[in-house]
Amino acid sequence: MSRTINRVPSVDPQLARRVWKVVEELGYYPNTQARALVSGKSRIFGLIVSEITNPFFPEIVQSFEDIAVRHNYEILLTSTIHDPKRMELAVRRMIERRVDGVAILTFGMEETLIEDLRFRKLPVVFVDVGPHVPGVSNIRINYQHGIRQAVQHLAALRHVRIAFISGPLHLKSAVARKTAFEKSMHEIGRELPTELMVAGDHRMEGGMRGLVELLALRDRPTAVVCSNDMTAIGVMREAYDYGMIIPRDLSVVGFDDIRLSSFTTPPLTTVQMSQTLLAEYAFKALINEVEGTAPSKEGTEYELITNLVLRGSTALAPTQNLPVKPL
Amino acid sequence: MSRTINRVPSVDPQLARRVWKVVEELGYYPNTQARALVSGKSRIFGLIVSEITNPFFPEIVQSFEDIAVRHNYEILLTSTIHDPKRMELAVRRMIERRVDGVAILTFGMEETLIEDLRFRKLPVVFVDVGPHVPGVSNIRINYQHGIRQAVQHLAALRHVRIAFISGPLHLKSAVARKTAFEKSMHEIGRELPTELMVAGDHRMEGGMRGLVELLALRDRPTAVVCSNDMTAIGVMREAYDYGMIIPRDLSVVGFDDIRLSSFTTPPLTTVQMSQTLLAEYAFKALINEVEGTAPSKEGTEYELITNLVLRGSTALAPTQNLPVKPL
DNA sequence: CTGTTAGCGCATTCAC
DNA sequence: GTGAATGCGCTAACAG
Repeated sequence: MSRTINRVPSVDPQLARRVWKVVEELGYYPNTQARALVSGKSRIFGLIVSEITNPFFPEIVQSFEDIAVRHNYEILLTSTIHDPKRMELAVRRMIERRVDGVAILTFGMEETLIEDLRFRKLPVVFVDVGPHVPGVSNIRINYQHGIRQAVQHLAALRHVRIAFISGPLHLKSAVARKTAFEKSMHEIGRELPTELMVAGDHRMEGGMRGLVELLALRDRPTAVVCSNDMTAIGVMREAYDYGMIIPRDLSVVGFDDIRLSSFTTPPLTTVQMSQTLLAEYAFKALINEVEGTAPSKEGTEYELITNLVLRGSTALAPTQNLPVKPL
Repeated sequence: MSRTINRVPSVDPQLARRVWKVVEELGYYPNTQARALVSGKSRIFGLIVSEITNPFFPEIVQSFEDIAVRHNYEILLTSTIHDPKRMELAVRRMIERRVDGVAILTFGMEETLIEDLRFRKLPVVFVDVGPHVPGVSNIRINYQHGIRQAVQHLAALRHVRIAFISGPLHLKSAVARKTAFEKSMHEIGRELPTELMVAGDHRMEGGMRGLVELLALRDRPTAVVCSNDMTAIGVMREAYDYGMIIPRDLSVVGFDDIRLSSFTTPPLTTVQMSQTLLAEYAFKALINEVEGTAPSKEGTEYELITNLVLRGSTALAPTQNLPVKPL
């Protein structure tokens, strides 16, 4: 019976047919739990994201799931909403469920939890933050590549006062983006007045607040680079309230290139970080560890390149700061 | 040992302490699989959505997960991307994983799959489409309530030619919304020229195409009601390309009230269908069946009211069709 | 109160 | 090539 189900080649076809018939009749479905218990493999991957309501993540989740389905894996999803407690709980629950690996796409992570995972010898894949040790793979994102393009694009459009709205700076990824911006500016000999570096939260609200802050300045920026697309959308939204026309009065650049960015008004010029590739790498990293012949001693390192995609939210710098009527 | 872990009251505190100590030292985590195998309860709920990349769903998923975590449940997520094959596979996999119940938030479902689920006596909860039988609960959405408000709002703003861009009409929910619109129009004695009823796909692309179609009309509409917010966003995007100003040249109403709707330019007037409540009902329905004393003979029926929320995308009808320059 | 044992559903032995 | 026995990690039932 077990042999038939699992298509062991050495079963008599006649017997097999009889078994299958009964299986049909009874509507028998194998019990994956029991199977996992004996095999030691659950065929479940944990997927931890920081905020499923941020449109960046669903696209990753979808890609990841697509691949998982093809490989007969299930996915256990957790959205930590940036809560370390929640993250800890998530890791614990994944371990208890005996997942075969976990992809941690939170762009930031507590050290102690990594320990816990490593201790179980669970394959793990991180973005940006993972340590360089056996069993944990990493997807390193080359922020510099795309952000440099963005900065040079704006410079070419004769923007001088270029602002940056960062993400929450306790996230490594947010810091990395900010640093990449600063570096790119320095590369072309630009100054970075501190008042043009404001803090956001990777959400629309942060973008709105950020722009308000920037517009309160005596000497306003003519362009603003945002740490992610949601921030940029917030900026555009706030600009609308101020009666500003984008890109005429203000150029805006985002980061991530979520699908939505093609559909904003105007469509957003942004730095693309492929969600599909990210998901692919993450899955590949896990499955390599699980099904790979030799458990890689080091965990694989992937690099994800970022690139500017030009759309409609950037234009030549206005020759003078146009007067804008406040809300 | 088992008794200690499970906090059976009758264990000697001293022994308990010793056990816990060892548990700590070994970093022991109970194996949920084995537990599930004997108890017959996996404490996993399946959650099937039609398209996680549609921002409407992540908000539900987040709420559902929040509640699940509180109740110590895990969630197995599947996004079917409207593929019946994929849906069938999802159901099968959920059964194999022995989930304790499944919430099907696809706003549409094949009959045969329902059979399959019922046969296993798995608690199921549907939106809109579920049959009225034991073990399956339903969340019925009152589309009429909110859509009537939308129509009357537009009528009050003196709109006469009001268009409707539907969703994919093989979805019951899309049909229900369309019907609600038609009914609301009839209620106030309005005609519905067929050329003003166009088909979309519940995505931005559909909204864009829909508007193109409508603007090609000899006698253009001054307002358009959309079957969901994504469609409305597409409409606004396309309107921008036509150089139209919303709401001056065209009033737009969405449906769903996803978070993003507050942040579009202009913010979208839309019919709210609470994602939080939807998730709450769905979870409650499942947990009632699982932990309820008497297995309800009928499955619970919930009703979700919809309501118009006024924002910035609607205004008085223009007195004449302004000339608009094409792209 | 606590040590022991059977069995959950399956895959993997080992005999035949 | 196939039936039967063992054990995966755990809880429940049974003795002590």
